Amino acid sequence: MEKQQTDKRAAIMQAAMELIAEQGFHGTPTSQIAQRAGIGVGTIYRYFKDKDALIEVIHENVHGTFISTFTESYDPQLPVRENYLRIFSTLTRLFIANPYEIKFIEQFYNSPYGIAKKRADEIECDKPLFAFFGQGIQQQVVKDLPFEILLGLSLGPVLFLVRDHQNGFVNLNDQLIADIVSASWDAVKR
Amino acid sequence: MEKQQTDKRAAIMQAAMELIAEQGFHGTPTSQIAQRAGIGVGTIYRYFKDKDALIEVIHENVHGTFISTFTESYDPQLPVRENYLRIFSTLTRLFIANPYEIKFIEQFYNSPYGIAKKRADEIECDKPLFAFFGQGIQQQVVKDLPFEILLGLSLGPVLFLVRDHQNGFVNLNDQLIADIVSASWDAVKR
DNA sequence: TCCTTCGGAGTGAGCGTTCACTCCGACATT
DNA sequence: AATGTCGGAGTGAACGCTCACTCCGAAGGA
Repeated sequence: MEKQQTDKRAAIMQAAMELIAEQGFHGTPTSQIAQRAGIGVGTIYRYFKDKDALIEVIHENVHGTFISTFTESYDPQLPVRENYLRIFSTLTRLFIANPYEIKFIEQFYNSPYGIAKKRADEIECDKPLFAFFGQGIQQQVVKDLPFEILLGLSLGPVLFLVRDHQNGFVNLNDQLIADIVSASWDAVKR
Repeated sequence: MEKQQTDKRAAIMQAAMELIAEQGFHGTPTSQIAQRAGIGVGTIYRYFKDKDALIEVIHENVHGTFISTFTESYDPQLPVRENYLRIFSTLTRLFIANPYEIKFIEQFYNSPYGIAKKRADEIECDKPLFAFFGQGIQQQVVKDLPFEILLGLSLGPVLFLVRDHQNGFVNLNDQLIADIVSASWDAVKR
């Protein structure tokens, strides 16, 4: 039925996302995806044109979730510093709470056909952040550096440390997250 | 002669490194490596047991180069801040000057069998940095945060922005590199 | 009975790896 | 100097295997 269809579709997407996050795109055969999703190999092709289309849809799904959660955490009314701490703490917790999703995205952007998408995606992500950092520069509370550099200074440590967290090198609790975001604010602030 | 042998070996390694950096490990068949190196497929197996061994040797080679260049840039005599600026500027320029090498390393660590190596490698890398940051904390010029966090705050932006540079999102000249390292010092310093 | 959905054996393409062979410079013999 | 012999680097067609993808019979609700 209708319900069944979406169930299987969702099961395929979930299984594929988890396996690709763990083993990479080329490391996960369709047979394995089918097995974890509890369906037959052929069923994958009832819902997705091919493997590329499957991971494309997964990517858009994950990407959409991240974007919306991010934009929700931005409040133009707040002072720049408070906004910064809010945005990047939320983002860090979001990443940590969704290990499969973030690993999948990394795998996707590292694969050859993800690189083209990356530019478009980042530009889309950038819109709200652009406005945010622009506001900070205008108010002279943020260093007058190119927007991409500010993004690197703020997002770079977060991504690096979330990856370390997921590999078991560190254990990021709320206190440490606050410390990290506060420290990276020192890098960005004037 | 002797010379010829090492030439071919080096040609195979160089070709494999470039192609894997561009297309990933699973995306580059041995036939393609042989073609770019200007040799026959079978010749690869005269110099390397199998494809995995080839990757392993390339990794050790690249890793060794990076490590030695890094340790050379560290001078325990200098004040902490000057050392920091020196180390991370040198590192950034090293990464930018060796785009294939850094992309290869990224591909390697993202592949399933690179993850095990990663921990050992990072611990090795960490030795001199551990001493360095420890010194900074002791002198109360660096924030009293876990070593891994300090590493993320300093190396995170560099890696993020070098990747952006190589993807054409930004153009890192010497001035910008100095700005980035100086800003990330603000994150790390007390 | 008909029709939609499903599944997994089957298919061909492409992969890493092998191995029987070629080729050529070095050396020994005359 | 000329000729014969040899060793080992170099080669690529062929092999076995795994993969993404197909296709047709089974299952079951209407």
